[in-house]
Amino acid sequence: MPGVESVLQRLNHEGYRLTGPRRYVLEEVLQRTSPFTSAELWDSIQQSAPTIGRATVFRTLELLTRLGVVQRIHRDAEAGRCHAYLACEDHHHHHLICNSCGKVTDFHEDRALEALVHEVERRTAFHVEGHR
Amino acid sequence: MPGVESVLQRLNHEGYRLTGPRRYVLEEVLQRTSPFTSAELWDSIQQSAPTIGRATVFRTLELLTRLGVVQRIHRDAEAGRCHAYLACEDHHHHHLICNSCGKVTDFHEDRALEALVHEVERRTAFHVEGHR
DNA sequence: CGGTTATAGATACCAAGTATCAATAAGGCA
DNA sequence: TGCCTTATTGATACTTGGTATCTATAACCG
Repeated sequence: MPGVESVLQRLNHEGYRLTGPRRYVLEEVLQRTSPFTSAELWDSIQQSAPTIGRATVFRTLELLTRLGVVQRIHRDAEAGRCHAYLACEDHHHHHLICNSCGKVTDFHEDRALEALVHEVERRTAFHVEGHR
Repeated sequence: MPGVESVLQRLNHEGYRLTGPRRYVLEEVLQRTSPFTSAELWDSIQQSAPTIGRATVFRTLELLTRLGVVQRIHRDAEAGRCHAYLACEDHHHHHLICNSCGKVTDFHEDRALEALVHEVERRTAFHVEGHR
């Protein structure tokens, strides 16, 4: 997980302003080690920093997603509630998410996975750019 | 893709009533060979059978999902619009979905994938029940 | 320290999907 | 065949996740 400071530096470097709300949301996000919903994040921010607006939370979440600091994950849930967010590690890897408690474990790139990607490419007309 | 009749038989067998709207939505769904959104389905049903209500379309979609006749797939899209539905083949297999045109190709179970699942189970505390 | 301009908060909006409820129509049975 | 029960329907209101818009504010640059 990248530290708060390094992300702030990166934001600054890419021309984004380092504002209070941004810092605050970023800190909240980076503290979390398991997937969270926008509603959970918003609730806890509203309690600890009630002046920050809902739109700002979503905007920051989107910015951080674009930067790769968080990842949006999809899951089966009733109603629309299928999104969760997760603070990313620095390197490409895969998540295993427990069906019952939601706990996340990483699974790092390995031979079996590479073999699978090659197999897919060999047997279909697809070039695999990414996977989930 | 299971035929309309066989699904109807199954519905009947499981105690569901064979109603006009159900038949109609089912036919619409089974005609589609690539992923469609609820909005697309609803639009086309509304044009061809304007008396069928929106709720019924969603209810039928949910019923068919529970029965495994359609599958809900998740994809990255702006706004909430991340769901699509896809009529399922009868056997377990995997979908490759093209980033640019949305076309779907199947990838059948094979050694590389099995190896990956075993590798995951060997190297983590997880038992893999399913994957996407 | 002052001027630009990105960003903030408020608010209204939108789309996907669900809950509710009275009216209807399947299917079992006489 | 026709009636009765009850699942299902359509209409409508609501909820939730997320976005657009607009004015006020506050970063950053000179």
